Amino acid sequence: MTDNTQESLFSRLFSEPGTVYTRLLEDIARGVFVSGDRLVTTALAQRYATSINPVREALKQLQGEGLVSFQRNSGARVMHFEYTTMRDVYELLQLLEPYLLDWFIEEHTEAPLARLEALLEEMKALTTKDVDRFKELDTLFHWEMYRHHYNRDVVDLWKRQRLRLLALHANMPISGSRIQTAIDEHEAIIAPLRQRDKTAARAALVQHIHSGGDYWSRLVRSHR
Amino acid sequence: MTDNTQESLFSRLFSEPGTVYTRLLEDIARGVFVSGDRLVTTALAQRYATSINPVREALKQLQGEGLVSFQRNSGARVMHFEYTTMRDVYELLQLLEPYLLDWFIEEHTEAPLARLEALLEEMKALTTKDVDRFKELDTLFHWEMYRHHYNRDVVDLWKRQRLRLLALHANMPISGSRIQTAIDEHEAIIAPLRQRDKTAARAALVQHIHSGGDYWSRLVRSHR
DNA sequence: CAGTCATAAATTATGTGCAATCATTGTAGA
DNA sequence: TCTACAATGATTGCACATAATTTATGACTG
Repeated sequence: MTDNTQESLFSRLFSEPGTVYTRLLEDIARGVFVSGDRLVTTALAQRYATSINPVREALKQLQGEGLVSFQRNSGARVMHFEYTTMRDVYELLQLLEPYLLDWFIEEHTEAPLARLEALLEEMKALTTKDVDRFKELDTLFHWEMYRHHYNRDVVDLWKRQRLRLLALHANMPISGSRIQTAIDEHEAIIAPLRQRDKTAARAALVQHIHSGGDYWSRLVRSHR
Repeated sequence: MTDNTQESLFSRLFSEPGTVYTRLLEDIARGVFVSGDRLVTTALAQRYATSINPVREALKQLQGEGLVSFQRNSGARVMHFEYTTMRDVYELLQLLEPYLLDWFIEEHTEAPLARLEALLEEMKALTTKDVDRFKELDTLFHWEMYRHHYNRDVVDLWKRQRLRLLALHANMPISGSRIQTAIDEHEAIIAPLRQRDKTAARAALVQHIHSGGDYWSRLVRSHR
């Protein structure tokens, strides 16, 4: 039994939990606030038991990260996510992830591979109802591969895009078959990793991202 | 005679000039504040003739964009730029620019091509002393190709990375031979654009970015 | 005498409350 | 029904209080 279940996704991805910034990020990623929602400073100040200024600063930071948008004299909203947004994010991930993977293929030791397989095992053991946990595991799987990359800028960038994706998917269902496909795809990535077969691993990753983007975009269209 | 000289770089890249955010960005990109400099809120408030709060918010936004770093209870500093930072930025640009270029190759009309050539002409006409103007023209050249791309996220991302480069290079000289090489490389990009030869244009662009990264990294090392 | 450490003062960051401006909503009148 | 106007609510910017850090000063030690 691994202790993956004990640690939450956000405690791993963020160094300063409990801050207004992190809590807001969590609420957006979890779907408490969804695309287009107004983010009223006074209300948020109450929610996080603080005053207006810290809230404003967190919002500005999130604006810089592309998760919140401002309109002059009209306050902040959760960035408007629509079909094109998702396409944009997936296309960016399609650029970043193969690049990040390359380093991992060359430099990884045995330990992270074992962790990847532990994550995979937990995915397989999940019942289809633990959708949120599956999303977390999926994210952690990729995180495990990229987190030690030397290019911290790109790693942070990847993190942000991944969070936007989580926010986009927060209130959407996942079919059992999609989960199964994702598990298979992750397995198809691990296999060439062992042999440090760069082209095969890249191909599997590209396929995995493409497949994900495809699934969600179809889901978004049908949810209109 | 074109009127490129009349408009500044920043008025083209940013929609809201005059704000604290934009002015801070300009000052960082221009090298007024350099890598590691403390950004004291009270001093900035005086400089921009405003109070502390707007300054803090601009700093937080810039933190989100990766240009400013915060230390708890110790305020903000210009993000620490060193050799590895430059390498990271160039590697990211190497991912983004070919992607952005693809769209331009397929969709461009005659007008932007003409503007590219006008920019090129102005570069050629420059004396070697107008180093700042050359950097602006170089940026505007790429901007002209990418600015209409459908993926606004990536375009904004490119803009930020380009600004970080400007900040990194702000107080460094450019040799006359480097300017000439850059001009040649731009020409090598325009030629295949006309014929919508994607592979050739991409190759020329990749070469151009690589060449730039190479030049600056050597310069940084010798400036120790 | 030089260097280091501890202590004190000044400076700065952070958080709170408050006025003014702007946008939005609702209402009354044409 | 549409327009003009008033009232409400929120954003924005500002001044202040508190807490932390950085800097400066002086004493002590090798």
